[in-house]
Amino acid sequence: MEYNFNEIEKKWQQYWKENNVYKVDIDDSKPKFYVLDMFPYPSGAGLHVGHPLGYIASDIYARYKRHKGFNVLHPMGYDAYGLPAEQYAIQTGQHPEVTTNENIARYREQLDKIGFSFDWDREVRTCEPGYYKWTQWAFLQMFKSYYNTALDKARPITELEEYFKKNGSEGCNAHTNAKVEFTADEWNAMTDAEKSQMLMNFRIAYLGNTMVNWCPELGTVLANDEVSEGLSIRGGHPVEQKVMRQWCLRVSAYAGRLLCDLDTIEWSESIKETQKNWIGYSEGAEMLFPIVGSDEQLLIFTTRADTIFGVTFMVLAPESEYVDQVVTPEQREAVDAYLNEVKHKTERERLIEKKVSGVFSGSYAVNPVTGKEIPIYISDYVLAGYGTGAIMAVPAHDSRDYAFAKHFDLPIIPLIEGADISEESFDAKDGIMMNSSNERLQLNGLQVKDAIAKTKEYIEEAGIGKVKVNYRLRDAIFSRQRYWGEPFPIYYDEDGQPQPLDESELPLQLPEVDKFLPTETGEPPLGRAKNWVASNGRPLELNTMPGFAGSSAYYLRYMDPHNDEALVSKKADEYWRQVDLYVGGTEHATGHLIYSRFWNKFLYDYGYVCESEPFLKLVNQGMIQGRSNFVYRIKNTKKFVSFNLKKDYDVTPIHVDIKLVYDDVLNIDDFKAWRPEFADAEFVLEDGKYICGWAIEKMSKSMFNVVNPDDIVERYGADTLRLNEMFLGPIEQSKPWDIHGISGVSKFLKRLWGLFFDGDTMQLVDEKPSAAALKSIHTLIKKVSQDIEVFSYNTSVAAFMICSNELKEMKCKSKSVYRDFIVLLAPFAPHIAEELWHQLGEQGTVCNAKWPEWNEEYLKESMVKYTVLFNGKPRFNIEVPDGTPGDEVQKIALTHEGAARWLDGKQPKKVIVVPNKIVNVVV
RNA sequence: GCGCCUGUGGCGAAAUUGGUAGACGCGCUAGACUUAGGAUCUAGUAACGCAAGUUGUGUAGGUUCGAGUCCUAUCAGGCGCACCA
Repeated sequence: MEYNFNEIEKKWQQYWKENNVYKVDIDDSKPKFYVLDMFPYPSGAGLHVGHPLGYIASDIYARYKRHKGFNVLHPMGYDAYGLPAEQYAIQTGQHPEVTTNENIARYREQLDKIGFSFDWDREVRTCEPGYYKWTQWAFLQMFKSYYNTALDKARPITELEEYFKKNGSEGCNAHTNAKVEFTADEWNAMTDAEKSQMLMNFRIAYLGNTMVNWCPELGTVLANDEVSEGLSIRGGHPVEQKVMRQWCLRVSAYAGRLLCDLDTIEWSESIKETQKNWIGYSEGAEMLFPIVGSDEQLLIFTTRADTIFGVTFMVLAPESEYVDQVVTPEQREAVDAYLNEVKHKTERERLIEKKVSGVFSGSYAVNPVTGKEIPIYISDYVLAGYGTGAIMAVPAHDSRDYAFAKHFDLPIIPLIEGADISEESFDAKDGIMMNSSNERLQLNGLQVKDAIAKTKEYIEEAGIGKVKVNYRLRDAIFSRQRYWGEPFPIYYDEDGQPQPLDESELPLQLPEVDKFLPTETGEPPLGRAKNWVASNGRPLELNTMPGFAGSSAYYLRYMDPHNDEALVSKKADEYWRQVDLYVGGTEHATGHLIYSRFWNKFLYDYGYVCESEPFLKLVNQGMIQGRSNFVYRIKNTKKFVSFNLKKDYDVTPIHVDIKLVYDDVLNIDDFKAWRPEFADAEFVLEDGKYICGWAIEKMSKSMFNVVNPDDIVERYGADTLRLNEMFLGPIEQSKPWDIHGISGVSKFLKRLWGLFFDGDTMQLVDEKPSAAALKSIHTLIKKVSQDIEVFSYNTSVAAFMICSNELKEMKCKSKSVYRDFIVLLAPFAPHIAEELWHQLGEQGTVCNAKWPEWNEEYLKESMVKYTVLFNGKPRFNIEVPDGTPGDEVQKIALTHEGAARWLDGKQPKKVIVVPNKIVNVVV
């Protein structure tokens, strides 16, 4: 019988579907396990062979856990809102919903061919009202909450209103970026609109005037993680800094917890490190510097409190609120000119120029420790958004201050012994302090570390500042001027204040529009919708939510996807709790993986979920790159020259579709037929062949290097595809797709099939396996069981090959051995395993078969290694047959050629043979 | 600049965590069988050498009876953050 994978795979995929083999429900009799993939954005290009890499890895783990008796939740869905569908809609007029659904159908078809064990009854799509109702619901909860820094959790905003009524802002523990102070009387005297505006400073979801990343090309604002080096991640368009009134999420309130809780989860060090960098913890002090001739004081943040004696000037960010207070009339003109200049530079221009610029404000501040008066400058090297937007400048020990001081010819006072500051500043936090003592504070002679601690202590005592932690993490900008996203459940009242819709009005459905472009007056596309008003007739918000909104809690929805009453029921949440294993790429490190953690923590604060972290273990699969092929056209001709001859010509490399190439040899006829302009191409061949060049590049349509998994499944079968993807190398590593290796995997499955059949008849029998066969299969059981736990799938595949070769060699015909083999193989290659399982006469599905346990007895080596120690020090090793009695081992050890050297002619006083393979000789 | 990760045959990679480096697969070489192929099977394949042998895990040191593995320095590549005080 032939191994007809196409037939077998179709047959069993059908069987699994009809028998709901992968359907899962709450079952208190079994331990649960939740295995999740990052759900895909269904793009028009379909899946390529890179996409399933992570899905296969997680599917193996999910199947393995089922064999081990766990109740496994393994769902899949679609992150359906996104820019590409909308861009396509703008170009074609096609509704994004239509293209999205078409793409989803295509994805589903492709996924189904690979034989995943998803429970499709739990599928979610972020663009469906039944799903986004809960995205909107969560937003409403955030709108109605503030962050209590004393309790360190979210609380209802009504509690804060009560507090303001009684106490004003004095002593309130609400997280805010605004500097607002008011008394209870002042609060009570406010109008509703004023109160509403004031509360915006505290809500977790708030409408705020913030500096945003505005992308004119895309016509929308972008979050920080959607921008890199002044360009949008998607499309690479320039991004400007601009103050706009936008919805934001107070992610920064959770910075401390997002950082600390990284220690409680099992993620790779590198991705934890990325998040740590992104959150950007820094411990320092805030200090007050009085302004000469004013009651105002400058509040600055520093991590180098120890350098207080070296402060020779102060610097304010151009956007700082202090600017107006410190500018003197004489300097007004110069300052305004500078501010204007800065305003017209984009972030990118500022970064590229790296030119020292700034202006003197005319005012002076007083160093609170030395009492010296120092000038206050304004410069764009100080950022408004970090710390307090004002710094104390210590040119001797900060390179930026140093450059500024040199440029404006300001004094530089060295504070660390032996530091050479003639050419550059000494930034290291290391050395002995000097020039740093007076009657108030004595730091001379201290190590920097101790000086920092002592200064902090002093400034708290003296009441000139306090110890403070700062984070780099900013609030997330949460609105987009786009159509294809979740509408905000917000309307605007008579005063123009945003108000929440009642929860009973959810979901607020995305309205129809005639075009997917902004309105003529520049409003977002929802401005085109007719009757876009709340049930009370008031106008609704025109922005929509960003892409990460829908993906922030989808893992919770899978637990209870059809629930109309709640995001997830208490029962489902308490059973499934959190994702035990999450598999996906690293590209979401500072986006989705931060937002989800934030979102989950917010829900946790209110007890909507019972775990404070959403993803317990995270595995990042690498990217699969494409291998592109090139032909080389001789410039200004229709001639193409073969790879190894191209050095003799002036050539242009051109991407050629990899479908026209086999083993880097071009199929010339196919090439001519590929494009009309190549129809009359001529070729300079080598050895009668045209050899193409190649390069490893990202897999993409434009490079003609996309490999479609459907083609691989068609030609080699899904099981071979699965095994090959796992065999390519470690799952975390990025690697090029390599079709060459697939023949090895393909051969393995064919040979395995061959072991079962002699012609058309099953040749396996019920017989007692030999010791060698037992050893072989139990080695495999142990290896595969251990490998799966640590995601070392590539070595598992190797182990399967070794074992099958051994069984073949020893002509093992025992059914029981092969039965175990098949169960082990089932997570990796489920179709062939299922077929062979039935061929063996087993009942049910192999997916539910019990995972075999290995027996150490069968694994015993024929030779055992002993380490021989002399007086406790290991000296050499000996090998003896397994089961050799102790005194025999001792004799062999002492007659070993190495023994004489350590015995040095003496007789051993005592020899101890330890069962854990150590021989200790006491001389 | 700060932080993290990775360096092993022609290639993808293994290495029981300090104990025979290169498992397994690709490729290559030779042979067998053939319906002559991009099929299947058998043997070989780190380098140098006819051999015994010698040298080999980016480079240079160190610890150890023993180092791909641990320590120090250095080089190369990848990733993250970056005028963050």
